[in-house]
Amino acid sequence: MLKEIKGGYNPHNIESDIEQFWQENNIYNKVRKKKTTRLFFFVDGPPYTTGKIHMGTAWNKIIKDYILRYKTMCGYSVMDRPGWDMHGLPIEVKVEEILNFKSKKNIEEYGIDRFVECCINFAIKQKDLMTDQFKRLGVWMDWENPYISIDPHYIETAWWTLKESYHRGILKEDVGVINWCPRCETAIAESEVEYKDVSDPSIYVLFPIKKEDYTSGDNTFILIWTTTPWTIPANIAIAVNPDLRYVEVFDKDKGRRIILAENCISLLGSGNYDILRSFSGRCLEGIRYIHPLTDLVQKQNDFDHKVILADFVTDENTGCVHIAPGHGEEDYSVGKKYDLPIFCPVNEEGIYTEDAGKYKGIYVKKANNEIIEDLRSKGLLFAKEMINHRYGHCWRCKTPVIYLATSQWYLDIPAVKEIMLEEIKKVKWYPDWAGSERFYNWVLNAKEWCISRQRYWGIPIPIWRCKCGHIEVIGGINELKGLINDKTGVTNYYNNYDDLIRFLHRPNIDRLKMRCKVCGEEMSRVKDVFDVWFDSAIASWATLNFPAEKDLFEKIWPAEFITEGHDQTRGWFYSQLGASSIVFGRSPYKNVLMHGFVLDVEGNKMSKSLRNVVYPEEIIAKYGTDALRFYFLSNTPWEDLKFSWDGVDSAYRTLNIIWNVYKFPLPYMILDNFEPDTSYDTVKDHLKEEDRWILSRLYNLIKSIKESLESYNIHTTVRQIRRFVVDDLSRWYIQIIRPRTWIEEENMDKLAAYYTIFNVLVDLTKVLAPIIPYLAEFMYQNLCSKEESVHLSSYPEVKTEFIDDTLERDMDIIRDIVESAATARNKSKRNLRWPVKRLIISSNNEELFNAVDRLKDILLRQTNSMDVEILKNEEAIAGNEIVSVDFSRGRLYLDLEMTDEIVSEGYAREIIRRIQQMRKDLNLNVDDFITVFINAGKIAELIKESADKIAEEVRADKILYETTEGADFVKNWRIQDNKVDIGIKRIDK
RNA sequence: GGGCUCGUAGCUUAGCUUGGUUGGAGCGCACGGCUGAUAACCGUGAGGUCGCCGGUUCAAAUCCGGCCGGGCCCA
Repeated sequence: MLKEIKGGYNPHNIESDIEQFWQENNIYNKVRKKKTTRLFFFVDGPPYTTGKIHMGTAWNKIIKDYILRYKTMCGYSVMDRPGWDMHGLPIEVKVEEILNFKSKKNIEEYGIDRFVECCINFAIKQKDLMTDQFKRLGVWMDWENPYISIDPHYIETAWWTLKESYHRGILKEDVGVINWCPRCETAIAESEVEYKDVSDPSIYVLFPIKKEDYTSGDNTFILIWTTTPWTIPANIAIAVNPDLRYVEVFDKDKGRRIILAENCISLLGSGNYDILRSFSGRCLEGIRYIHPLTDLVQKQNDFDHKVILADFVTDENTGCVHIAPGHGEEDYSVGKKYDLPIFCPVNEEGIYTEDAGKYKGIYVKKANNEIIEDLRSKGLLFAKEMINHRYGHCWRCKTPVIYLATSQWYLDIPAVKEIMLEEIKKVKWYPDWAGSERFYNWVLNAKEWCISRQRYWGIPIPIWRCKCGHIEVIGGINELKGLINDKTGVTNYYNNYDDLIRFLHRPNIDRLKMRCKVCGEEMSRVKDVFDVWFDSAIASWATLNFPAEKDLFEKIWPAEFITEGHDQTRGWFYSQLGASSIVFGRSPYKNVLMHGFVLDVEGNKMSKSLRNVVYPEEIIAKYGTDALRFYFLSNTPWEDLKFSWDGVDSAYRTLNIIWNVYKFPLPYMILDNFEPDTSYDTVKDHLKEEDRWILSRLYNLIKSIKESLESYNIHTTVRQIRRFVVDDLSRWYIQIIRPRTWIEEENMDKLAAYYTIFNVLVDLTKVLAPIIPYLAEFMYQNLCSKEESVHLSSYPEVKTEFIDDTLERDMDIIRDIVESAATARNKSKRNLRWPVKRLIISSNNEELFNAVDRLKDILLRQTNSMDVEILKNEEAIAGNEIVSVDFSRGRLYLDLEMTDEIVSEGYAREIIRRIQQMRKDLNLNVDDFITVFINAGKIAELIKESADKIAEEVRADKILYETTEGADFVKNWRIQDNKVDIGIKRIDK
């Protein structure tokens, strides 16, 4: 049963009522239980459990929700399991802050078990907080059953994946140079490095050449430049570019020769120099030199030092680059090429070891000055200044990172790179350049993936190692149970989920030992945990609980669809593809929508320091969830969204128009007991052209939405709906059918209008349902009882038999004419209430003739003209009573001549309008009857001519003249310079 | 510094692939009108160096090159 709706659009009431309705009636579960055979395998990119969602995560989940709700309505069984990324350094650092810890030692003293317990509880709490925030966005996912990276089965999947990688020869242990945080004492990923401007020494150092290697003889130096003096104790080589020009200059004042790049001579300043000769860098290869600190770092005596060639060297500074393979990425790789020793006299806390000789025990960054002074005292410091440059810091604790050579576990991504590149081409990317350009270029440069971290809160790397060098990679819990020495504790843990989580984390897992198959000695687990990127990399098969359960995986993997922000190119898109290429040899996803970032109104990133951060809940508090969703979804997904309050406000106003469009027909349909089940056959012969037109528009809209969503053009769907509602429904169709809804008696014209608007509204709620689920549900609940919820209904079909493109074009022409007629009326100050005698169109456009012919009634009514004429030749007409205006298909004239009929009609309408206003002032119901009193003086006779019409329009049982005595409510009006008193009185029935 | 990308009225944008009538539209704004959806609706108007510079061309928002600014990622 339809209910009348009072008042304006109030999202807060609607949204809380609907939320309650969904809860009480268990709608989400009913939607998910719908029987269907078509599967849609979606994988949620797991957000990190920071505890607070932001605009980006909100947009992300709302995009997902639109697609998932849409696919559900299209008859798919949707995999909508959300995921959570719950391990890793960010949480460790948070917990360290809470516990007021300074370093790893505090954790060890506190007890790893207690620390990890804190991390578990913290992560779960954060996850729960964020779950509530996502629910408030109206996002329907399986919140009760998410995949979480701390889950024992999830961990098992990670283990299995590593073991597979090992068997395929992709897992490697290697000494490598990586970013290292000396405070967190762990390897950190490049993504965990935050670059900040800092001031560092910039020094030029003379490295003495061994004279037997260089014909110029004694007292010759190569000039190098560095901003990290602390790496000089680890120097092994000097790199020059083979193709650059270098020069040897003679410093006459000091009697020494200096070698540097030709383009860098200016740095020598205005001293007394002669250029002795010039040669290519290639000529320098192999020349040996003496390490400048040999006497202070005795270990350096064990190494040969020589000049090597490297393409990455540029002719900036000196063109000669100091190489310390233990302290730099490029240094390391060029060192490997030349088979240089990886000398790294620095420990995990960033302190020099025994090997650093004199500097032993000093924190590297603090040794800079001492080293500079030592160089100076040896006369090898050519120059020293300070420089501002960008330097990496640990994003969590802000400590400057250093490069360190350590032994780590790697996945050999270059070994599967060809597969990855081929697979990228098979995936459909939206937009295309996300895959073909950005991601492809990224993968092209992919390097080995360091997956080990020397921390506590993560999936333990399942590698056990023996002193003899043998290792075992464990692929699952049962396998582990079979191999460990002491099995007593395991069984207990195994029976309780919570216990099992703890059992599979540090430190419990570290206590498990096993017997070496090779030598019989005891094996221990390597202490490392996984890089968290590995956690999420396996999400698409871990969420299916593969390999423990194989059936579902074989049926639906890989994922049909994923969508994440463009930062995930090097993140989740990459980690997933890498891991999947290793173990399955193919991409884990088929369609990827890459979306943008939410920026501030100026297009700058939102950040606390800029104080431009807005949170989703602020918008919901002001405008409601639907407005936020409508706003987000109307932005081009792959472009950044510049957040503006005006934008949300305008989305809100659109929802208000939807509300009004929905509200408008209800009172009339209720009065007439309109039957929602009214069949098409009943009304089909009574549909008017405007009805056919709006139905054609509706089905064209639905058709276009479906096509757009095929390529994830979600913004165009929202914009098209907006245009349909505002332009077609609100401004045109409803304006046209208003008189039909006011007809008193039973009438097929009226029923046809009801039928049309009703069915348009019902289908509108369905296309709106995935976008603004609350308002759509509210509307649907009142309109339709076919399904318990709009979200249980099917997406509307495109009824192509209703699509009539010619009619739509004709209507466009009519709207064009009506608009021009309005302009002409405005020009001549002829109010729309007063008919015009003739509307004359001068045109030579064949389409226009047809349109006017077909839609003449609408044209006459909407322009309030008594007649329309068409002039096919270009003759112009003129006269006092004629007003004209040009429009796109010709020229339009209004014949303003007054006739008795027009005057009578005009006054009648003036009177009607005022009585309606008064009814409204009295707050009468639309169906209340009244008695009307009119004291109209000079124009009384004119009005009497239209008495019947007036009475009918305003629901008057009779009209009394001359006096307003006896009325409840009287107003004195002035109509075209005539005084008219009008009174009305409500009749009780 | 490199890769990718965005840059059209105050805001959101169409047009750009396949160059060619005065670059369209909606919102907002100003003024006027309407008033049985009224926080809706109609009309008029103001508002654009199509980021900047250069090139190709008879002709460039559109094609090409360079630069500036924003974003993501990398160095």
